[in-house]
Amino acid sequence: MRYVTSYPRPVSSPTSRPTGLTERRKAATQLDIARAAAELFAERGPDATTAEEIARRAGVALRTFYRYFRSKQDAVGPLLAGGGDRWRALLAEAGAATDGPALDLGAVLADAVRESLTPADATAGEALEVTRGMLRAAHEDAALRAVWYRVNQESEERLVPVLAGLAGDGADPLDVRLAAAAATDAIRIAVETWAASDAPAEGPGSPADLAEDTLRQLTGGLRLLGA
Amino acid sequence: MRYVTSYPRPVSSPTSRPTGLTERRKAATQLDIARAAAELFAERGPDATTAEEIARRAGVALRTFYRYFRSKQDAVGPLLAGGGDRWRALLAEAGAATDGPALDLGAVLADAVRESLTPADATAGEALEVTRGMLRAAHEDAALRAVWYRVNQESEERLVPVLAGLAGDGADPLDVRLAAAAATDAIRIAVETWAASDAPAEGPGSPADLAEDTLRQLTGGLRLLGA
DNA sequence: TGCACTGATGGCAATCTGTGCCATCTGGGC
DNA sequence: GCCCAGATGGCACAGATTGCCATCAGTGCA
Repeated sequence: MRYVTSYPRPVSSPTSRPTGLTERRKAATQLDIARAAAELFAERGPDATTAEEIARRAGVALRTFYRYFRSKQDAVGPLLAGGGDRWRALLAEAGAATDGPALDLGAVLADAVRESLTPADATAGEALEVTRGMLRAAHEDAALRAVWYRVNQESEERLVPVLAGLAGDGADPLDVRLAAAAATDAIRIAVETWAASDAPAEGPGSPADLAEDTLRQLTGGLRLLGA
Repeated sequence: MRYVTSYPRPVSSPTSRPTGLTERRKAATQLDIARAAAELFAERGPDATTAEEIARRAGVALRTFYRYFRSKQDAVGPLLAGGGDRWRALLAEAGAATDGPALDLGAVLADAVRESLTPADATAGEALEVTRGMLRAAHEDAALRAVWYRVNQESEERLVPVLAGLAGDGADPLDVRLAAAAATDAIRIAVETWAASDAPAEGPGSPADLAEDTLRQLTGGLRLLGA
């Protein structure tokens, strides 16, 4: 464990479409591992699951597992981070569409949040339910909570450059940072609140519904949004 | 690692004063280990430090080390969490002093933040510098970052009941939650920003100075504070 | 003060984690 | 069809964690 020479790729941040067969296989393998880990974690909890078992269920060697993920807990990262990735992609799109400093950043944020938290299809709905399951399991398991913390922090960090792009060059880096933190927290708290309830993924009490309120409250005083 | 039967005590949350000799010794031991870990982490980084070495420098057996901390990185937790603990204590005091629903929650928060981030003595100043060192080391070490995430999240969770007490019974739990998140983020970002700079612990660019701004921006839109 | 009890610590063994290294296999380009 | 770069598997090993048991030191009580 002494010196780290090379790390596995980040658990998310889809910057390019998989093109060749090899690329697609690798993406599939990562997802296989992530699903295997999520299943086992949900069944017995992360502590009672070994990396070896995850690898076996995913159909890869232990060594390969560690080429994809730096740790056992990391393996569920892609599932938990998926929503955030989609959200950031939406934001970046919105920025590209309305290219110009004249866009209403607050409105763009709110739209992207609503859209990314409203399940577009069955797959998206399942993803939310998986998240709910992991968060409930996390209530009992510190290691799993740690993964959730990490995913959210990384989501916040990756949001910074996106927001900086939307806000333009004149923006104070600290203000951008605050906006990223506020928006990330708004989503996090909305999702956590929903996960703790029995509300469905759509309608009153849904993540999208709750986030509308949390986002407004947390971003209401931000200089970056013109407060 | 299979089944976890009992965990070490939380790394912080001083709810009672150490009374007997045993209690005081345990507190001292925990601090000895934390300091030893911080020294070694700062010297060579967490990856190049073994738990064995931390234990040896702290003068305890490896087995004892793991009775105090769940992992190697966790060992620095008490040092990182100290500031938050002090801050929450200040808040609770303020609430007890001004007992009544008539207090200006925003002002109380701001006062407590300023006071807890302004080093009262040499020890407090050193604590901030240690934090800076750890945050810089965390830049290179994912596990150390995870500790920082955890410390902040736990600080936020512990803040919730304190704020609920200050806000009174009528407060919406979600609003309280948002206030806790906003305040915690304000402090976190202020400290992180300071740690990344070369600013001294007092004056312009100090944590207290930065936090004044971050707190105002993040709490400016909160319903709990009357926005 | 002296005894019994409870909890803290050390030491040891065993399991699991995470990484370096090398052999083999496979898609992709020429 | 041949060659190369990258992906995977297998193996060994240092280090991380934890269960278990023996010992020792405060604490409470007679």
